[in-house]
Amino acid sequence: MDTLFKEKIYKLTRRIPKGKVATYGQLALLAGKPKAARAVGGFMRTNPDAPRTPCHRVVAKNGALTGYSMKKGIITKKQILRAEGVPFRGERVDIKKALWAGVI
DNA sequence: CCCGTGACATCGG
DNA sequence: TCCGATGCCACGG
Repeated sequence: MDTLFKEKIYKLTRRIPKGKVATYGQLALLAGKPKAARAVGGFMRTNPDAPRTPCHRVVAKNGALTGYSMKKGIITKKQILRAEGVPFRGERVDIKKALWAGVI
């Protein structure tokens, strides 16, 4: 069911270890819908699980920090990730090194 | 039930 | 590297 899909996304997001990040597409893939990356972003946006789900550890595949409440929130998101030890390359996350291994 | 929207991903220039 | 266009999906009104 799609509801399950949504729930998987939240669960996966919670499993992302500190200092690492996952991409929307990756979460969608792990949840069983490789092409639902867009929908994943939608879940974070409506995100009823705000405190439980570290959506700040979810970034675009190219490492760009998108969303997080508002455009202003991007700044906060960046600060948090940097504080967690996520390598940055300019305004984007060094996805190459910070990408979560996935299922452990 | 149909339509519009959006925190994505990918390709081409 | 940056910009624009296209495809995919689930949600809410």
